[in-house]
Amino acid sequence: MDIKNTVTKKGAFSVSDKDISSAVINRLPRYYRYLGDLLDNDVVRISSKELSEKMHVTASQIRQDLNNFGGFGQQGYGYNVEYLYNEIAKILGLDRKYDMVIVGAGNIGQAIAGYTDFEKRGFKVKRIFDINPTLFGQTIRGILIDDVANLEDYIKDNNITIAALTLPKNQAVTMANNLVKWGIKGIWNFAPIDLRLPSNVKVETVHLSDSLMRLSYNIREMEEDKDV
Amino acid sequence: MDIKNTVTKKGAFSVSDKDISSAVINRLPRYYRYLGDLLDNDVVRISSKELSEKMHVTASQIRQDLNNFGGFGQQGYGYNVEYLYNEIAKILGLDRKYDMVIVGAGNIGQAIAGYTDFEKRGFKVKRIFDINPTLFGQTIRGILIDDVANLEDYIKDNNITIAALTLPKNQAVTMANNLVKWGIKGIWNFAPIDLRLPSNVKVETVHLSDSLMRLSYNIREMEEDKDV
DNA sequence: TAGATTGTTAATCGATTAACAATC
DNA sequence: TAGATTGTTAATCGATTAACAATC
Repeated sequence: MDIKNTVTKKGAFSVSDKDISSAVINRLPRYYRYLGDLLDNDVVRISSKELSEKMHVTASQIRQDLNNFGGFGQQGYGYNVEYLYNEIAKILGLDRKYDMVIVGAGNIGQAIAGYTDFEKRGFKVKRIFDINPTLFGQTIRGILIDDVANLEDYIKDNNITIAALTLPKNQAVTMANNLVKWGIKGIWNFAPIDLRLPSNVKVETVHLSDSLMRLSYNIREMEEDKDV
Repeated sequence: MDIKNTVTKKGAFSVSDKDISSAVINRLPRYYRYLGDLLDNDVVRISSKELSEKMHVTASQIRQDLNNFGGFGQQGYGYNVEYLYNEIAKILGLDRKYDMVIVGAGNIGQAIAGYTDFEKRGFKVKRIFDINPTLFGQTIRGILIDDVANLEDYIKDNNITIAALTLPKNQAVTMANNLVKWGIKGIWNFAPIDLRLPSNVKVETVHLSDSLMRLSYNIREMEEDKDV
């Protein structure tokens, strides 16, 4: 008897036993966004076909993507919007709360602190840290700006999971390594560098200037096509 | 041998006759960044092999990517760093200047205005527009905040190419359509929506909350793997 | 039941990697 | 010339799309 062939149906296994491609992960927040809008408009059910037309993707891709995580739909019916919305939230880890710090009270640091949207999704900024003494004691939306010398203790004492790293390039690498030592689990990096950290710390980088360069490329390309 | 003067056969330009895949375009700013660092360190030449080790990609991919745009290297030598850096700048459209406005003087709008890095790359913020009268006349880094009622005229009179759109979601779509009408060529969109605009206007969206959700996914996935 | 639509396998397409002849 | 490394073609791998049997 071939044992290998007797192991058939999935689902008994946890979601993360196989590696999901990053292309799929990158699309999840977008699904989540569209489902949230549908929910706001009191839409109860939707088929992959309808959703595909709204999102300008193929229905096939939607079904393939979702089936990486489980069978959330029903034949002949489609998907229950609220249920699917909540399932994707769980997949994305939005069913839990994250305590965050912001490291660097510059332009971007302050902008992130000022935002209320992230908090709605479970990402709560607890404190901002900087090296500039004139900022100490100031608050943004009630969030205190503190001396970066206190950062290590603060992370350890308050179970901080995520650090938004908004320091200049030349300070970012050293700080990132410290954050790892101090037990941070995820770094939301705004510095224009590629952080290489141990695999038990996750990095997500927002490359603003890369983004602007892509826009520039596309504008230039379009203009060249025009006058050729 | 002077590589700079060794002009290749095919390179005689018309970069945009074939469609370059967006995977390639997305990597260009990263190449540009690494080459800039090499240049700062006075590195004169580099082979695809060496660069691939620094960047943690394959040498093959680097050569394939670059050859979409022309033969910038030389057999037996590699690539001249400065030359390649400048060529990529041209491809990305960084050899020209863009005049920009920021629409929305909120957190992100002000943060972008405060940045000096973009200006170095040729993206100059000329003015910020908002609906809130208490802000009118204020400046950020010398950049005036003006009444959004003046935006149409300002764009038309000052040949503005790019608008950074930092309005809340519900105002962003209407404004985007207006920007198109007023002749904007590129929109750098920070609102969490998918703008669908005519093909003569390019959109580049920065989805901050999508980015944070990806971080959250990766943290959660890592923690699950650990305790299975 | 009949119709609709999923979950999933198979086919296609595109992107990445490997290999190597060309050539500096 | 001999060695190195590109530019480019061919092979592989992965992701997307198509098709359809299962089933609600």
